[in-house]
Amino acid sequence: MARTDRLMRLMDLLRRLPAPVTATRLAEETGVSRRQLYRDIATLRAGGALIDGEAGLGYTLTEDPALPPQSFSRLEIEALRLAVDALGRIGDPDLNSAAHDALARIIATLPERQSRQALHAVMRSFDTGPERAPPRIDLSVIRSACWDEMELEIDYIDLKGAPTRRPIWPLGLSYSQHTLMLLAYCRLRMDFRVFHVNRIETLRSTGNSFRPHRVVLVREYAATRKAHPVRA
Amino acid sequence: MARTDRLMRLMDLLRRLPAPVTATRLAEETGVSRRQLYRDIATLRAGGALIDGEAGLGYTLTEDPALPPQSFSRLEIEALRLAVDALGRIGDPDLNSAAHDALARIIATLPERQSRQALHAVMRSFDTGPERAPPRIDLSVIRSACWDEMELEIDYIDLKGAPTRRPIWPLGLSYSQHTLMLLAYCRLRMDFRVFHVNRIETLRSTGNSFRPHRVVLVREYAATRKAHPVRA
DNA sequence: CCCCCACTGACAGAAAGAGGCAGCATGGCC
DNA sequence: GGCCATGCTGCCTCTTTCTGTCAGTGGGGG
Repeated sequence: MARTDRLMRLMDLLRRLPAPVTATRLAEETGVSRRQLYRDIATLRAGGALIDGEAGLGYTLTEDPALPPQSFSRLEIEALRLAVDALGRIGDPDLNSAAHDALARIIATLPERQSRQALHAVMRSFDTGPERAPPRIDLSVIRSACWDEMELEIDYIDLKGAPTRRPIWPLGLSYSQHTLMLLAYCRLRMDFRVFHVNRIETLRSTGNSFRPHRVVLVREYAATRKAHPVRA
Repeated sequence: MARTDRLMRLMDLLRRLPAPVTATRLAEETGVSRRQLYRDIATLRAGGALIDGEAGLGYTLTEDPALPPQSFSRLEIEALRLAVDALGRIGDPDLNSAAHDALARIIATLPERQSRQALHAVMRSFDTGPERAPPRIDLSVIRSACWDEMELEIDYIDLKGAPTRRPIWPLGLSYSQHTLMLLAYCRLRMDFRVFHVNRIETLRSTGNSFRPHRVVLVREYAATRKAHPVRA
């Protein structure tokens, strides 16, 4: 990795030395011929660095002022934008606004140049399908239970219309375009079940943690549903 | 910089794919022989990456905690995850892998506790609708033209089946679940048009920039399509 | 025991890197 | 205008590195 290393040092030199710096000087510092230095500069430019070279003067690096905590490619930015857009069709309002907030924060940390590029993305997805009825119960309770690995007790109307009360270990919400479902381990049936959220009448936390069982739960679920692998 | 680039992709893959990942898989993904993959892993390790390799299982990446922290709420992380998932149903492969890479990088920079929480999100969206046929032409050319505000010349089969050749100013791709469309200003018709990407026979850049006209273009488009406002 | 897999060494061909030289274009200075 | 310093490019060569193939070792799990 001698080359990559040298390129790093070259960037450091451009930052450290007072601009403009001549190619000769940089070539000496990096221990390379002038010809090669021109090639290295070209490489850095290809990588996105803004290096201004002026005949008779030297090189000037214009650094991105708020250097990004993480850099994303243009394609990645557009992909995230579109993804958040697509989410709008299946997510609930909480989720949607969270996604937009997060994306806005990501874009805000980008350097000005990339930020402008993000604005250029005019693309969006249409397909405003049928609106899904908003869930009657508070999704945030379910989410918290999933995150904190806490047992829930629910009153549920099963597909036959019969009401049951059962303790469950919630694993995660499953969003589909038409129904919102809760994947959980049902302690009443001693097996994995998928509950329609809209059929949950009431729910409350029992205060019991199922953390010790979670790992084996996920593993079992993955084993039984290899066709639908659990994203880890 | 093919090598450095490949190493970057390798890191992304290690972040994105569920651990442990076998060398064979990584070799395929990076388009390199197994022997070379072992060498690449060695390079990353020499560079400080913590990659655990276990015989019979595969590789597991344990992220470097010395990364700039950028905090997101739990809900935001889940929202982004789901958004990227939802994108899988409408985006093309390039876009999808970009979204996954970006998300993996975001999660990688989270503090360990949040990172674990992100893994807890088992939720995903189903609704595997009908697969859209992959576009015959290279989308990256279109994307580049949109970003760089460069004119394109396309051979297009219009809805009546008549072939036309026209110069256009591409504004952005529009993803919908069933068709992929290109929004552009058509210089032949002197108006905005939405082209079905699958009806574009050939395309090439004319080398002309339409940057000076872009701002007014977007403004006009917004004015004429108030019902479908252009995301700025 | 077997299979899968991480890992290492050796070797040869392929690819990239790097230096040297010549030449062009541009901006500043006398 | 003449001169010089400097950025930039093309071409040729040599060297270095990279990479695939082949072979072999050892660990883990069924």
